[in-house]
Order: sequence, then structure tokens, then C-alpha cells
Amino acid sequence: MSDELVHPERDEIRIEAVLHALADPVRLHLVREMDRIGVGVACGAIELPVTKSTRTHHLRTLREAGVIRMRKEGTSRIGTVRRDDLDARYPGLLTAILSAEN
Amino acid sequence: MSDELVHPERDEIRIEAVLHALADPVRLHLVREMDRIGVGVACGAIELPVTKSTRTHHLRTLREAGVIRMRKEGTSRIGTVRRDDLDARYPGLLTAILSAEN
DNA sequence: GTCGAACTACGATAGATCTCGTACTATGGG
DNA sequence: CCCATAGTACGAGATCTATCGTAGTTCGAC
Repeated sequence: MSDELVHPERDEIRIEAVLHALADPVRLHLVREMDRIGVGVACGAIELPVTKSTRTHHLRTLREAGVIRMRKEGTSRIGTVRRDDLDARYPGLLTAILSAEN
Repeated sequence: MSDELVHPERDEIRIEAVLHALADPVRLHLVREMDRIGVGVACGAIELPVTKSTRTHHLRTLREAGVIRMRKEGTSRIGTVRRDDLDARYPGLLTAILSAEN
């Protein structure tokens, strides 16, 4: 059970899905926080103005788009940005988006 | 009349709007074609599997997001990608998206 | 002036999606 | 075992949006 959660392979990631995932302000904030913290972060620890179930929805969208990777750890989920895969597939994309100030 | 087409200023462009605009396959195709051709292109000349009114809708979305600029020329609309503005605001973003193979 | 071409405006509709509440599962501490 | 915590599943409501058809506008050609 190293990977019960479904993730797309690197070559299965689609640019439209990535852009759509990052076009939502809540999800963009999630990814920015994960990227800022760097190491795996408990997804529930990131403050959001939405409920738990909405958070789950957004995290699934990010995961299924290939933007983040999630693994289980106890009752928590540890999330990390898939920077290596995204940089390999779309060089410069993530940096350009995450460094945008507004 | 003063019904000149409305465009956001460079510093009014928002990253979420740009990402949302480019997340649609029809709009991404439009922008890729405009960028490939380079100089201003008659928007109606780009082949699309949608009707005229749907095309208008997508072009307006791109224009209002600040991705393209449109000017009138006779009964046609000439569209160009706002590469200078986008490169200045989000360095590397457009190149990363447009060079994505899939 | 009349006609057609290019485009926009508007309304309608079907589907997506963001949000929530409730119910449920799984894990770990006492 | 009991229970709290972290998260998911599911369904519902409200909003958004992609699409179309029809009608209207604008411009150039004749």
C-alpha cells in the first residue's frame, strides 16, 4: 500500500488539466503554500476559507491533474508539489506561475 | 462610436484569468495558431470545430483575460498574442505553455 | 442604395464545478 | 473498547460556462 492514491504518470499529465487546476484561487494558494514549505506538508494544515470536504475536492483535482503527489501517513495526507515531473514536462511553467505576484 | 474593444492594461492582467483562458482546448488552439503565425491574423481564418458565435465567445474570453489583443480592420478582427505584456508580467509562462507538446 | 461577408449580442440549454452538510472509514491514544 | 481526529464519499444547490441558433450591426463591393 505504498500508493493507494491514484496519480497520473509523468507522460500522462496534460497541460489543459494543469492549467485548469491552477486557475482556481483556492488551489493556487494550496500549491503556493506547499511549494513555499518545500518538504511534504500535511494538507489539512494549510489554512483555507473552505470546509473540509471542499478542501478534499480541490486536493483531488490537483492530484488527478498531476500537480501534487499525496501519500498517507497515519490519518493525515502529506502533499508535495510534483516539481520534478512538471519541470521535465513543461519547463518553466511552474516557476512562472508560482512567482507571479498577482 | 466609442465601441473600441476593451483590453485590460498590463498591470490589470490576473494570473488566474490567464490560466483559465488557456485551460480550454479551443482557446489554447487559437492562441497557438496566432503565436505560430506571428503577425496579426484574421481571427475568423483559424479553423475551429465550433460555430461563429462560440468563436466570438472564446475570443472575448482571451481578450478580457489579457492574452490577446484585437483590433478592427474592415469587417474583420485582427488578433495578436500579447507576448510582450505577458512576458513582462509572467516571464516564461507563455513560452512554457505554447511549447508544451500535449 | 442594396447585398453579402464578418462579426457581435442575446437568449436558451446542457453540462461542469464550487460549495456545503451529512454520513462514513481509518488510524491512533487512552 | 471507546473516542477523537483526519480525511473521504455522496448528494444537493447555486453558479459558471461552452455551445448553439437567431437576430442585428458594420463595413466594403457593386
